[in-house]
Amino acid sequence: MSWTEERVELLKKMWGEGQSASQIAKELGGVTRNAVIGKVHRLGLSNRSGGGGTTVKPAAKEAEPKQAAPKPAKKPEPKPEPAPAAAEPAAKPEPVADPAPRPSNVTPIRKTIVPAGQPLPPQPSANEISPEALAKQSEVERHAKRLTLMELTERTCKWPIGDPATDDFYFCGLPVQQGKPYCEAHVGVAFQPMSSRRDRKR
DNA sequence: CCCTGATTCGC
DNA sequence: GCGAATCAGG
Repeated sequence: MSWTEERVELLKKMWGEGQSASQIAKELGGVTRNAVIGKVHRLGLSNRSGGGGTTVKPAAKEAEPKQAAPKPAKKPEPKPEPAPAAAEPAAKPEPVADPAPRPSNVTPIRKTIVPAGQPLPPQPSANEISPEALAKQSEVERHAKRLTLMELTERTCKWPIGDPATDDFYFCGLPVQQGKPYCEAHVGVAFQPMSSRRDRKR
């Protein structure tokens, strides 16, 4: 794959949105995150260090599960950096006049809409599941990683635990089983072969 | 362990 | 210019 205009544009766009190199690479396809990072640097948009100078620190990292801020959020105003340029002589030939926008905090997640309803679909509600599987499940849940929605990755068990309507809700987060969305224990209860699934009398 | 970006350097 | 390998962190 080559860096066509389109691909570069998408790269710029996503990078600007705060997407990670690996995500961008995945989106583009045919390239690794290394390639993306390499390109990003070559394009000179790795960091928009305009005033910091010595600040080689990435600073804005992942968006942390922060609460509050019940702000209606009208416009994603990129938070500018308070460049406290003390006394920077022109000893820095920086031909980069790129006011790269830096949305310090990008929250791709709209909102954690919680059904807050009584009907909780995919819960351990299985009634006729192998006692063994259930045992293993509750056992594993005891030491689950307790990840939040944003912390889930393709390798973390996405089994929901707790009541979404309360703050006692989280995801298992244990290492998933190859290919599956859940850890071994939860795969066990999620993929019931097809046994105790008797006809419900309806 | 998983992940992140940064740098190097042979191609 | 490109990106795998490597480095340096979280």
